[in-house]
Order: sequence, then C-alpha cells, then structure tokens
Amino acid sequence: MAGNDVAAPSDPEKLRAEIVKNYDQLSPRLQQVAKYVLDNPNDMALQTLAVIAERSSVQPSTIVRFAKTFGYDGASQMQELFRDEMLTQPPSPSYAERIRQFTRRAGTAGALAPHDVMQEFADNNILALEHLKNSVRKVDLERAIDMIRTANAVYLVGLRRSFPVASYLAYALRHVDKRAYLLDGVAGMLAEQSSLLTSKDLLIAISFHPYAPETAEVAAACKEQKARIIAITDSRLSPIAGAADLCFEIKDAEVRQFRSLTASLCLAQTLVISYAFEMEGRARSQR
Amino acid sequence: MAGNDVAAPSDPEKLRAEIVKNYDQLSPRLQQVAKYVLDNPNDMALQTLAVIAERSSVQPSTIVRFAKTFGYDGASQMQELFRDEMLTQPPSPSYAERIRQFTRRAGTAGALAPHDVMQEFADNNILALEHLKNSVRKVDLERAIDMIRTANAVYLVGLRRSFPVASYLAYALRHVDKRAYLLDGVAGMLAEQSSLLTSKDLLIAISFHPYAPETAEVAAACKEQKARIIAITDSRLSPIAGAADLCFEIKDAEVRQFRSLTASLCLAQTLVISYAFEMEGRARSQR
DNA sequence: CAAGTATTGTAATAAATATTCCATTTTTCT
DNA sequence: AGAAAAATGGAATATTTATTACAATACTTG
Repeated sequence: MAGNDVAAPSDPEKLRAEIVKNYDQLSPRLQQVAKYVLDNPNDMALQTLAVIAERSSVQPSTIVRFAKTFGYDGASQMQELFRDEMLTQPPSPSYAERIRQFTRRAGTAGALAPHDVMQEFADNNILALEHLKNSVRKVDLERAIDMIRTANAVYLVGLRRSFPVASYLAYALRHVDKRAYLLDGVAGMLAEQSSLLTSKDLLIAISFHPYAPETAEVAAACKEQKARIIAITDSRLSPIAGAADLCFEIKDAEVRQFRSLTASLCLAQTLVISYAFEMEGRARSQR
Repeated sequence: MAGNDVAAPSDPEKLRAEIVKNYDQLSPRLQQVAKYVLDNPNDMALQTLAVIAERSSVQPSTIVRFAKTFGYDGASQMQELFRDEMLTQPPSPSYAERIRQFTRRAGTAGALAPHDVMQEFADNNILALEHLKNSVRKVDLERAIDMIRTANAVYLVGLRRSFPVASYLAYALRHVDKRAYLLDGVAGMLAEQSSLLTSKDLLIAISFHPYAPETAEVAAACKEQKARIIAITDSRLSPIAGAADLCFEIKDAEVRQFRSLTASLCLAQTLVISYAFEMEGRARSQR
C-alpha cells in the first residue's frame, strides 16, 4: 500500500473503521499489525512499542510504518488515541471545549439560559447511553445476573454521588422480591453494617472518582468475609475494582465536577429487570 | 519520613493500604503525591512522570522519591503495578468481540438476554431524553433557578422510587454551596423534619406513580407553613402538583412496567448546574 | 539564635524508547 | 529470467523520559 496520507483518524473508533476498509490493500506485515491493533486495544494503550512488535511478530519499525500509513506522525501519536480512550473522560471528545464556550457565552449575554444547559445535558447523556450500549459485555451481564440469583441476599454500598444508584438498586431489587439491603452508613455504622455479609451474600459496590475511601473499605472487609463482589465504577484501577469478582466500567457524562448518573442507572435497571426476567423464565419452565 | 524501605507492595490494593497507613508520616509534598495516587489511578497507569508531576503540582523527582519511600526501585516500577492491574481485568471489548456480540444478537430470538434488555433500555432512555428536551418550558426552568437562588435553604423530599432523585439533588446542591437538606424520614421522623421549613425556604418534592402518600403529606404541611414548592412528577393531577408553585411534568422511559429515572435526573442536573452558572455569572458581574 | 537535619527544587546524567536509514529479501511485471 | 519496485529486518540515531546528584530552602532542636 502506497503512502495513503489523508487526515489521520482522531479516535480509535474511526481508526478501526479505516483499518477494516483498507485491510486488503495492506502488505502482509501491516495486516498482522492491523489485526493486532483491532484485537488488543489495551496493549496499544499501555505497552511499549517493542512489546507490541514482539507480540504481533513484527519489527518495531513496522509499527511505525503502520502508523504512518494511516496518517500519523509516528506510532506514539497513534498510541495516544488509545490512551485517551482508556482515560475516564466524557464520551464526547469535544465536551470540555463546548462547556468552555458555554460559560463564555453566559458571560457576554448576561444571564445563561438554563434551557441550553438542559439541551447540552440531554445530548451528553444520550452519548453516554450510546457508549454504554457498546461497551458492556454480554458475558459480564449474564454473570452478574447469575451472581444476583445465587446470592442469599444482596447488599448495596455507594456513598456521595453514587448513593442514588445504590438506593435505586436496593429499592428495585426488593420490588422483584430479592432480599436487598442498603449499607447507608447512618450513624457511622458502615463497618458494623458490612460485617453482616457472609460467603453466601453478594455486595454490589458503586464508586466513582473521587473515590470515597469508605466504599473501598467496605469492599475490602466483604472480600475478607468471602462474600462475592460486583463493582460498578469508572475505572478498572479504582479502589474497589481490585476486590471485585466482576467489574463494570461505566463512563458517564460529566460537566465540571458533576458527573451524570444516567449510564450507571441504566445498567442498574438492566441488572434488576434481567434478573426478574430470568426468574420468571425459570418459574415458567419448572411448571 | 525517613527511608522506610520494607518490601514494596505488589499490587495497587496493597499500595493504597500502605499509603493510608503512613499518610501522616509523609512530608507535605509526598502527601500531595499520595493524594494524587489514590485519586487518579488511571493517570498512574498511563501518563508520563512529567504530566503526573504537573497535575499533582510537584517535581518529577518527587514522584520518584515517593516511589522509593514505599520501597520501589523507582517510579517506573510503581507505575507497572497500575498497568498490570489494568491488563489483568477483562479487557474492554475488542473489535472482534463487539462484532460477535452484534451478529449473535439476531440468532438468539425468543429469550430475552440481558444484553437485549440493556439495548432496549438505553434506547428508551434516549427517547425519554429527547422528549424532555422538547417538553420542558424555558420559563419554568428560569423560575425554578430563581426560586432556588432566593431560598434560604432547599429541602428535598422523594420516597421509594423517587428517593435517588431527591438524594442526588441534595448532594449536588451542597456541592455548589447551596444549603440543602434531604427529608429522608429516617426513624419515622418525616413530619418532624418537614416542620423545619419556613416561608423563606424551598421544598422540591419528587413523586411518581404510584404516589407515596407521605410525600404529599410533606408537601401539604410545607404549604401550610408558606414555604415555596417545586414539584417534579409525572402528571398535573398527581397529589403533589396541587400544592406546588411550580410543577415539572416528566415522562420517564418505561420498559415493561419498570420506569426509569433518567429524564428526572437530567432535569435535576440541569437545575443544579444552571443555578451554579447563574451564581457564577452574578459573582462575576459584581466585580 | 545558630547548627544540624530534613525537605524540596533544579539541572545534569543515565536509561529507555521511538524513529530513521540502509541493506537485504521478496514480489511484480515485462 | 531479469530488472524494477515494494516490503522487510536490523542496526544506528534521535528523542523522550526517568533517575540521580547537588544546591537551596525550610524546619528542628539544643
């Protein structure tokens, strides 16, 4: 393939599209790299060039060539795309910029129109939901349902911003007749509350940046007691991810310090209702 | 803190534990780094030392010192922990896998797989948000912001399904320095809690079908005390609409009898952030 | 309040990593 | 089959990035 140097794709998604489009025109070695890039986004983000080269059985220089073929200055620039995607950030890339315009507009026009704020929010929440649809894995959902089903009781913990999600889950689970308890830390009894869990129980822990240390402590304590743990958080490196048997990584929309909860709640809803359907199906097939 | 060189923690979890344990013994700059490490695991994994230093407002060398303090050879070794952790957990769905999810969905007709439920949910939530954009009136939003601004304190009430929305509002309003209290009815004290409101205060009441009678009672009591009231509900005819000075009628997504909270939360978010913008604008124009 | 010690900032140095260049091999086309 | 073009491997080079050493500052303690 000759130096096809049009504008370089600005995010992994677009790059992937370009790759599949031009796959046949690539030389054998470049195809090898292409395959690796499509299948191992993680490595692309955080491995060194030498390692990527090793694993895809090519020379480091070939990776550079590959990057240049798709219009980048070098391999480093291409890697940055993947790093950025991994970073917890709003699903919409231009978001920060738009908000900046937003506040500036407010300054000039005097009063800021709340209606515009709402449009902006709604749009970003929509983007977050679109992202959710693509990022949650089927098998993870199924495993989660199974963990809920087999648990003797489900305990919920989520403080500060995550509290609404935890309380929603507690409410909804009870409504589908699953024993559910909210660890709310009323009267500073979080530690005492969490000591209730046994190995037959399930803890669903919810925590987003900036992580409340208490949530991590609860998770650690429950792990100690051999309870099973599902984490709903914004990064695999979050303090609660380590202790979890299963981790959902959710990217919610964000404005300044305010992250939305839309995507998280949508996942919560999905878990509860899928669980209900599952139980219904089992009940029916028993008859 | 003198060179406390015991064996270095072998995973982020253990490192975090060590950090909190020794936090008080650390020098100011090292505490800064410690804080950053706890709060930004992502950056630790995939940013360069220079940017971590920049973001935590220290010198690169300080990061190295920090790493050594906790027993590592250098900062790189510490970063590897975080990178490894990112790789051990199931990777974000690769391209190949996403394709698989997509195509297999058509095959599994009949049974409602969790993944399908989620798609349906997300889509319905998106529709609800679109509807919200068109149905909320500009003037209502502006009036609401004004009521929040002029209130001495904002009280929130929302029970059962509406509780997450109320708790979110309380949390978010406090974060923009508005006095906010959640009437949660702990210990059956709802009536007592609601007697706190005066005519200078604002009650935001949230209630959806099937309406919790307590919420309506609180609203009625507050009206009695001449407090101002904003209602967030699903019908003009709901029990809390009558007492309200301002009423937002929200149609949330519904999937097989289960209502979502997406639209309500989006409105809540809008109110809080618009209020924050408004205050910021006023502060600016005063100078 | 002065001497000593710990902490921090800066800049030089060392290590690693990416990139480029060139020689060699493979493929294509006449 | 032979020449030209493309692709590839490998090593030299340039660049970035981490680490160390040292000087300056702030803090203790006698």
